[in-house]
Amino acid sequence: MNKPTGLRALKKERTRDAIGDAAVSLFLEHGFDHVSVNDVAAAAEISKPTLFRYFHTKEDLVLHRFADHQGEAARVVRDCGSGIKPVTALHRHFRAGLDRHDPVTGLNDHPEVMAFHRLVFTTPSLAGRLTQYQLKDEEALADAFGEGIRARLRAAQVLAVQRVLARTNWQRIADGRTAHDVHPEAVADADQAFGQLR
Amino acid sequence: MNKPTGLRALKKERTRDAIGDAAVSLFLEHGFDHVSVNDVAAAAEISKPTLFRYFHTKEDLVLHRFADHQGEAARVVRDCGSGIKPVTALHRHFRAGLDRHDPVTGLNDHPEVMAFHRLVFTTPSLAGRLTQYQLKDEEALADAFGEGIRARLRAAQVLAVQRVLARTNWQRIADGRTAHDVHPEAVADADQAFGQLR
DNA sequence: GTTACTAGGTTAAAAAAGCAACTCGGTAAC
DNA sequence: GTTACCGAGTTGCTTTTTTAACCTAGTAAC
Repeated sequence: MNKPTGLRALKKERTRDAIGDAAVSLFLEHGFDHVSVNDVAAAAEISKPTLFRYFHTKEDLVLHRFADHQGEAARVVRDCGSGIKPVTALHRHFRAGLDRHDPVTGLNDHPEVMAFHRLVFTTPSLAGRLTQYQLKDEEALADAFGEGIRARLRAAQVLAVQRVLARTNWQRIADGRTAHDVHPEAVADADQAFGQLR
Repeated sequence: MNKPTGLRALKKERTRDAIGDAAVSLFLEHGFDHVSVNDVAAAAEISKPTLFRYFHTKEDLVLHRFADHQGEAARVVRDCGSGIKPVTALHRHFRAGLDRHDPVTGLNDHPEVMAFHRLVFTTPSLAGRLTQYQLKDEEALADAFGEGIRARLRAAQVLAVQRVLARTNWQRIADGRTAHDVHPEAVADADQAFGQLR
C-alpha cells in the first residue's frame, strides 16, 4: 500500500512538484489568464507534452492541490468501522482539519494560501472546474454511504455543509482576522452544522 | 559549430556535471578505492547504466577534467597557420595557461585543485589511466606535425616537456608556496624548456 | 577447492521525456 | 472574408533513463 520507491518514482514526484510550483507561482504573479502553458513549461524546464502528461488541463495545474484531497470524505466514512456513525466521523475529521489549520477548511491566514484561494475563486474557469471535482467527490461519498437516493442526498448535504463552513471561514480571514482568532467560531459553526445533519 | 541548445542538451550537461561533481567529492572525502560506482550513482541520483553512459570507466569519473583538454596541443598546431612555427605556438599557449593559472599547468594553489591533483597522482589506477590519455594526446599531436618518425619524436618531446613543467610547478605549490610567487620561475622554466626544443 | 560475496561493467526491455508538427477554436488585421 | 497568429491540447517518432538481470574477476570463508 506504500508508494513505490526508486529513482523513477522519486523523479516523477519532483517533476510534478516542480511543474505545480512553477505554475502556481506564475499564476499568482501575473494572473491565470495572462500566463500560457508554454510559459509554465518553460519555467519548469520541461516540454509541453510532458506538462500535459502530468496535468490533464491548464486548470489542473492549480487544482491538483484540491485533487489531492479527492475522495477523502469517502475514505473517512469507509474507514470509520461499524462502531461509530459516519457523520460523527466526518465531523471529527473536519474538526481535526480546523485544529491543524488545513487550507481546505478555509481556516488559514498564510498570505500565500489566501492569495491562492483568491486566485481560484476569482478565476471563472478555475471555479468551474473546481465544482467538477466536488461532484466527483460527492459521488464517491454517496457510494461510501450505500446506494439509492438517500445515500446521495446525505452525501450532497455533508459536502454542502463543508463548503459553506470553509467559505465562511475564508470570508472571515479575508476580512482581516487571524486564523487563531477565528478558530473558536469556526469550531462552533461546525458543531452546529454537523449537529443539524443528524 | 555551437553546441545545440534545448532541454535535452541542457539536462544532459547538468546530469554530467552532477555525476562528475558527486564522484570527485566522494573520492576526495573517502579515497578513490573506498568509494564504489554504486555510491557515486546513488549520490548523483542516477542509475548505474546511466553513469556508464556518461563515463566509460570509473577512472574517467576523475579524469574527464583532463579529457576535456584532449587534443588541445594538436589543435594549437593545426590552427597556428603557416606563418608561425608550431613549437612557438605551443610555447605561447602554455605560457597563456600559466598566466591564467590553468590547473593543467600545475600552477594553481586552490585547495580543491591541489587535493584533486594529489588524488590523481597517489592513486595508481588513476595515474595509469592518465598516461593512456597522454598517449592519445601524443598521437594526435604527432599527426598534426605530419607523418613519420620525426613527427612522433617531436610530439613526444613536446608533451614530455609539458609534463615535466607541470609536475615541477605542482611540486613547488605542494611545498607550500603560492601560485603567484611561483609564476616567474614557471615562466622562466617554460622559456628555457621550449627554447631547447628548437 | 567449492562457495559466496563484492565491485566494475554490460545488456535488453520498458517507462519517460523531448521535439516537431499537427488540430481546433478564437481573434485581430486589412 | 480571408489571412495570419496565438493558445490549449494531441500525435508520432526519437532519445534518454530506469530496472533487473547478467558477466567477469578478485577475494574471503571454511
